[in-house]
Amino acid sequence: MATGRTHRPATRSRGIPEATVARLPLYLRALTALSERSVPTVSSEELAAAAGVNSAKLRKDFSYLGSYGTRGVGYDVEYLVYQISRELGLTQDWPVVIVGIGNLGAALANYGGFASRGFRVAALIDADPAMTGKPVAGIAVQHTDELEQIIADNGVSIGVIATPAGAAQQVCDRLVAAGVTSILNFAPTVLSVPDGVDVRKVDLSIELQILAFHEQRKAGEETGTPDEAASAQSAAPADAITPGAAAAAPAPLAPHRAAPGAGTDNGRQGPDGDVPAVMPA
Amino acid sequence: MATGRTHRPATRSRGIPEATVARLPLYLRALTALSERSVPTVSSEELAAAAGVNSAKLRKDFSYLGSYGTRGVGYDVEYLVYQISRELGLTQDWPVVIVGIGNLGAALANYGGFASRGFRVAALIDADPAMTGKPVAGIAVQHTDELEQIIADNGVSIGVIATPAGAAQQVCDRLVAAGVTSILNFAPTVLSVPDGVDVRKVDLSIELQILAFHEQRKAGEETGTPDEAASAQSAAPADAITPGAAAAAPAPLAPHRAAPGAGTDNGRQGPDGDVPAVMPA
DNA sequence: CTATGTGAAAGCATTCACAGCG
DNA sequence: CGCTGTGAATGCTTTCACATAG
Repeated sequence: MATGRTHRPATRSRGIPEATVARLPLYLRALTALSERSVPTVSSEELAAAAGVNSAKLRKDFSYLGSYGTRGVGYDVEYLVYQISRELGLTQDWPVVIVGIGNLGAALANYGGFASRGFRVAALIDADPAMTGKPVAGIAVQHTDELEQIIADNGVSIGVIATPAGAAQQVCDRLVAAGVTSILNFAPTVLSVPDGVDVRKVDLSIELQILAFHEQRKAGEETGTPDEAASAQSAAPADAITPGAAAAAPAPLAPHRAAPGAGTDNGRQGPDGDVPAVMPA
Repeated sequence: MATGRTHRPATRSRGIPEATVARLPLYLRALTALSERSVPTVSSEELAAAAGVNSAKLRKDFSYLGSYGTRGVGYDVEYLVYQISRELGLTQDWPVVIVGIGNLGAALANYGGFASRGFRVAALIDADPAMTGKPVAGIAVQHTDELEQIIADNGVSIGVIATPAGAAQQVCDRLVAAGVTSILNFAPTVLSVPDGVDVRKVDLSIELQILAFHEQRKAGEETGTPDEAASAQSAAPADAITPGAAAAAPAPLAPHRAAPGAGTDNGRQGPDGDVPAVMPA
């Protein structure tokens, strides 16, 4: 784990702000669609609408790439597709490995959008010997023992981790040791990686929780209390997910502000169970 | 589509900054792990490390929730778990529907972390009649025709879209019309929703593209040119993914700055193929 | 006269650093 | 005396609004 740095790409990225980089794929997608419909040019306004951002932002983003538009006209679709692709490094082929061929890993392997943008699934790797040799998405699954060899043979620098949480760090360490420098992590764990390695994570559960937060606020406003709402609208049947461990509403260490709002809801809290899809075992 | 507002939650969220909200699930996960190990208290430093953020950020985040810590000691794990759960609205049960039971949809249905945090899969919906009645993750798939009824019967306010891109907007419109106000979108499309509806998206391809961008930069630095790099290191065999449409390096509309760096790489560009996993058809 | 490109202003988020509570 | 909670400083991102190229 060395310096123990975690997450977030190296931040500064040669001029182009991170926020802009994150939107380039969006623009590219919109442009690709236009390209397919043989639309020759777009205005910042139109393209922005198609990408779901506002035009000022889009123009500012593009300004970091250079002056690729034509005043009074707009942007040349084909040319922009090319420029953004190049900027993103999609004009080259990126072999990736997927580690952990459970439900999710298999879905990822089958995912069309993967291959369509310069990413090639070079190998599928799983720790379960029973999986070895089985074809998934037309590729034979290989055993974890081969990991280092596969990385080296294929010049893989991007790895996708779709293992259970418990195995993720270990897999990550091996990937990194074998030369992988970018990791897309689907396991619900924080990965420690040395400097120079980028990790991006995708966590379904987190996304849902963020939605739930806003959803709760909506419900709260609706019910009246337009402010410190939190009025636990117990519309849904209060069947706790799992009656496990920690009982309801634990008492604070010190008598801080007592839990506001309509108190005693059920202190839901299940055993972590954090595992992306089915386990490879 | 009404006002045609798109993406990003309603922004302002009653005091708590959006960035903080997005980190609460992370803290919760770390805390839950501690709770399972029966750790009674944590310092901001320890918890921050476990969640992969720095301690100052964590303390600032928690300060928005209230003063839940004890100076000189730290935070009470159980109490914090409860407070954050409540803040996120996880003390109640959230029924969700998953629309589009292809590869990805099925993986999502099987995803353990789903149910473990207050989210209950109320129904699986697919447009393919051949899927109807089939059990996936122990739940019988229902046909799209039933969508409105299912939403109403179960009081669903959160929907997950895992259909092909082409069907996503239509499904989204139906979900919204039926009363869904939060959507987690896995289809690679920008969804238009009326105000008051939150959309969060998860796009594998986008994440990989962001990684590729940074990866390319790394490769560039390595090879010398520490600045406007873009020196297309053609290590991998230049087998274009799909030799489709648009030829190589289209010419700019006007003679702007000619494409810098080692010019003529292959103008990769396949038929969109944007489909998350297998299609329900 | 239209739509880009961009300084300058405003708004958020992160980090610093330290006062002050237990 | 350690560790939280938080103003103040810094840095990023978004938005505004307009000069300017075509």
